[in-house]
Amino acid sequence: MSKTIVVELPDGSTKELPANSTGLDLAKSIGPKLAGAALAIEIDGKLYDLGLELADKSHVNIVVAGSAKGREILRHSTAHVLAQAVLNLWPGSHFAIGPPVEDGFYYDFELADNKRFTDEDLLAIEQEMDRIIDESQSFSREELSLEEGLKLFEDQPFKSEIIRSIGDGTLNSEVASDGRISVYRNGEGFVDLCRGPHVGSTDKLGSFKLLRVAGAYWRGDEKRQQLQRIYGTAWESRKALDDYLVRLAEAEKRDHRKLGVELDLFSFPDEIGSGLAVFHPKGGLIRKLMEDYSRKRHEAAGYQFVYSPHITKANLFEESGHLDWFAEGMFPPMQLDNEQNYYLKPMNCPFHILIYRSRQRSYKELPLRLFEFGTVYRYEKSGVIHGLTRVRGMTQDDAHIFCSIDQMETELDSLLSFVLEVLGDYGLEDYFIELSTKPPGKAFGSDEDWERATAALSNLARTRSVDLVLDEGGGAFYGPKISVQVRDAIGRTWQMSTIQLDFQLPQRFGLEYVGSDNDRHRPVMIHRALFGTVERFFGILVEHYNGSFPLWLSPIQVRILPVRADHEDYCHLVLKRLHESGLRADLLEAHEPLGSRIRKSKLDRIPYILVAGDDDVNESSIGVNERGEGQPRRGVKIDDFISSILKEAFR
RNA sequence: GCCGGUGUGGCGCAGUUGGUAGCGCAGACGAUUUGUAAUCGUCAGGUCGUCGGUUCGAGUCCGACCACCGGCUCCA
Repeated sequence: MSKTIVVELPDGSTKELPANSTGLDLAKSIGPKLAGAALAIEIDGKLYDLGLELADKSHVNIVVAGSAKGREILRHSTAHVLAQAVLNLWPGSHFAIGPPVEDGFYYDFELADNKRFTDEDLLAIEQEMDRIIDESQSFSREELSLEEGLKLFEDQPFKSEIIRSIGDGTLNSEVASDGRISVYRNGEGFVDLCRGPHVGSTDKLGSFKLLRVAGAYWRGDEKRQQLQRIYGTAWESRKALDDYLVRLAEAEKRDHRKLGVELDLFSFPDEIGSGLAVFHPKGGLIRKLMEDYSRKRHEAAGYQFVYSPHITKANLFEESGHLDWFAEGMFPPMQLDNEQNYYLKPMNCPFHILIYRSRQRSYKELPLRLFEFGTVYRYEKSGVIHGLTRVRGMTQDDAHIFCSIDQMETELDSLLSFVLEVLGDYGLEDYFIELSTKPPGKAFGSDEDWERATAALSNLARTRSVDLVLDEGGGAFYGPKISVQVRDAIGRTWQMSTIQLDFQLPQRFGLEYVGSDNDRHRPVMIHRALFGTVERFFGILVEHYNGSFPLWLSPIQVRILPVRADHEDYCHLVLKRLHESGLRADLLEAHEPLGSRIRKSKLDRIPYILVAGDDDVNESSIGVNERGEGQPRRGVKIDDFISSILKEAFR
């Protein structure tokens, strides 16, 4: 056996090391700074502890603190310390799982004597975690057989269940293949079932914070018991942690529910009911502008506008399958004439289908694109309602396209272009596409149809060479879908537009068209929502823009402030000019000092604040304060100002 | 729906061991006439989420309900 090994690093360079060298040895041989930052190693895409002995000729990547993978490891190890602390403080408790998640980690517990965590407990737990971390405990890995594992965790029902599901193969795990499991120990007596890897020592941890307690069902199944979950966040340094906490606070400030009150856009009066919004004049104006623009774009893209009622007899939803597959999302029925059941509609598609079916259709009419701002009602569970993004009454910008199989691909392609272009008009240009496939047990139609539709959608996404993410089982009951997932101004992703391909409903409703061959054929249906729902899109836009709507969507585009009362006549003339140009403008009289009125207007996020004083009256000019600019521009001619913003002001 | 938390004038908050509600902003009125992020004064506004209970007495204690907030796919 040779006395040295050679490993290759990601940059292609090689390193010769004594035999039996570990990942940590490798890091040290490259530099002390790297050795300090190293948390784990990656070989062939798999992560291992730094203490692993390296094999000759392996390709090794050193995972450092601050990298995405490094943070995951850090968070995972912090989760272990959390469990250790909780078990110390509440002896006899059971612990379940504690994975890293985006920006943090959690751990699920069942406390002894059915106790619950309170917010105050978090402080005590943090202190215990600090104590553990200060002890520089090392994490050590151990491998066991399933039997040994079951023995070790015989007092831990959740751990035992996990081990058993590794054993019978229901839990997909690489480690299970060789029949052995791994555990990690640190401190006195704390041991956790874990795939790893972990940091070598708690020295690497410390920049963490526990954020909240929550209930969470064991294995996400609401039929199983609910556990107590603690969420936390952890970072490679105090500074990174603080930056994250600042980001959280920033996100909170632009919460659309808060801005909705401040800017007087909408509200949820108790008198109406949970999840049902009213739009106030300013919110209503923005919404109208969004809808008007949408109609304009749809008209240009060959859509035809239709309207349908909010309620319908049960028959329609029996025929569509909604009562079989979507009943729990629907409001309960009201019984009218002759015990007839009527339902509030949860979707618009059956109505558009009836419009299609209202007479015989020719191939010459296809693709037939029907569009409606259709208000639908869904009975969302009380606990999931959230501002405008999850409501019980919502208006979909819903389109249904009926086309032939041959037209399907072209139609999908131009549809996706259309969708992305309109999203871009709202500054939403950073996105990826998600493909949602057949929901197991919650769908009808043949597997062949599903596969054909899924393939068509995935081809479509692929031609765009954007990232495609798979959402297994996330489709609707009648077909698979692709959705455009948009990143907003502060990097959060939102599901926006959805495109669904449907072979099922045309079949159920017996839709046909007469082809050029004079035979009858079945059309394909494409369901599409661009905003998704107007309410939700509105809410997301408020947060995306942080309340500063672009000029064309601002309820008040320009405000004029006379410096003194004797400038008011002049300002009224300017106001008239602005109105004549079609701009939405108003005037704040000089009852208060200018500074105060400027401040108010800035808090209202008015795009242009105009100030007019003696100089301006003499020279037909104004002082222009543009939102987001530091210094005002003085002495701008009125005409120049108007013509400079006109293009941006309307869409 | 489930777990935890919260609920005081339009908004943001205070309210000590249960003794009968206060502040700031916004609002109305008056004064001030102001060149770039808060002029001054006066006034008005609340059956303390709802209902019930304990008590001589409840915003404060107990119960039920309602609403809101944070979670409930992330698989050792």
